[in-house]
Amino acid sequence: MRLTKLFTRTSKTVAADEVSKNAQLLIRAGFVHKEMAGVYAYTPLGLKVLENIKSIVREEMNAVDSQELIMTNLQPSAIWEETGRWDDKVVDVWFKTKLKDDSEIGLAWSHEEPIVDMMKQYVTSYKDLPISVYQFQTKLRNELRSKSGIMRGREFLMKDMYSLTQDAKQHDEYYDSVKEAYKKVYDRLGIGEDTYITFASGGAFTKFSHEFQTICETGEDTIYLHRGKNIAINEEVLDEDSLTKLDIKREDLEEVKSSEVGNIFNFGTDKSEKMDLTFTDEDGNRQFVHLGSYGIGISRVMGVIAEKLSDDRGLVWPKSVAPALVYLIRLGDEPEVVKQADELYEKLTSEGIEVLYDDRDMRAGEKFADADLIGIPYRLVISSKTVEQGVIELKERTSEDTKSVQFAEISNLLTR
RNA sequence: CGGGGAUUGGCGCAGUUGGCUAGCGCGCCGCGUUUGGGACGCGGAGGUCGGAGGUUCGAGUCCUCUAUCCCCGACCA
Repeated sequence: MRLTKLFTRTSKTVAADEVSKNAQLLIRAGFVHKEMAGVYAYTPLGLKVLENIKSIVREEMNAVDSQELIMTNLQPSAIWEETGRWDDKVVDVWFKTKLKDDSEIGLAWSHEEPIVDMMKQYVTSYKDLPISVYQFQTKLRNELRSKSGIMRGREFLMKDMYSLTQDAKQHDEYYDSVKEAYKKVYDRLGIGEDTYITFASGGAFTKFSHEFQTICETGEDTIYLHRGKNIAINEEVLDEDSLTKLDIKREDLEEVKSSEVGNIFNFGTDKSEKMDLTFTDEDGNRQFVHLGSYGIGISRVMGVIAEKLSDDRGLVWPKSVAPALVYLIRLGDEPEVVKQADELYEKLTSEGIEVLYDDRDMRAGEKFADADLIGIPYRLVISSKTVEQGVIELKERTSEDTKSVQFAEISNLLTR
């Protein structure tokens, strides 16, 4: 992408009341546009990041044999009445509206009930199970107060996955495989180091559910880390009973702020019983399906990455999610400089390397500042100086060192 | 939903105890000088001050209502 074509621009300032670092940086660098409180549009650079995160999640979910689908945003009230969750007193984040015939419908804040309802049509035999499905969907939640930039919005992108299994054993096997898949996801997203499996409240069927919490100052959760065991406990379930169950001593725990970037949950047969989702087992008996639910807040993860990996000059995207791998700066407009920069842009692009090409008529300082702010992993510079020396200047966003490299070897140096 | 703060060109802000054609920075347009870490000069364009009502000779400044945004709290992926 040539920056002369990109409609967004960077800004030196941001509204004083926009306090969260992720929103400040993402707005300044032109990744998101705030539409209203808790509602953000994703401009081309931001969308690219979102898509890259999705790709990683998609690969890992496919790897545990889940099938991608997409559910609807408009939901009938009836299926939520079956579980008692249509009531605003039970679920306080509902957005509801009406069809022209006055019937009430809901806007998707979750897809648990719709998935179960839909699956009733497809699941009849034990031979059908296990099944796992997932989607990337925009969730709409009428939060009383949204905050922290894109980390807690009224509209946000979520990957939600649901597993249907025959029994507790089959469920547990699948659940464990997802747990491993999630670890891979966070590793690949560059936040694995600081992301902990966290024991949280589990509902009716298990004492615990598991959250994936990333240490982050802007986070809304407080967790207690056990570095030795590499796990954490959410403060909501921190009591003597839990400590005993997990065989942990209170004095070994370290309190940190964190953001919940994922959640895996065992519903047991609770929802299936309420909604009558059954299958026939080998002996011809009707059984309730075991259900698991697995979420990853895609847009929140983007916010967490922006928060955690940025520095005082701007964003620092990991290569796996960066909107481009290379930020190519052309300094000056001498014919030979333009020619070489254009050629390099074409070459890299044709090799499938994504390049943000700063072909704007601006001063060096502004270009360098923008490169830092936008946070692309590699920065290449072509100027009259480099042309003279027959080299290209290469610098990584995370490093202060620049080095001169040859045109021919450039592709090999840019590793994803 | 409780408490606090805010709303003035595209963006960020200032605007005294009400007073004349509402300022500044960034950005934008034009010309020129510059050109490796957000240059400089000159000349321009662009706002009726969130909305409605009121007080007043006169309202961005005061009053009432209302909308929206932000922060803290309660609640949540």
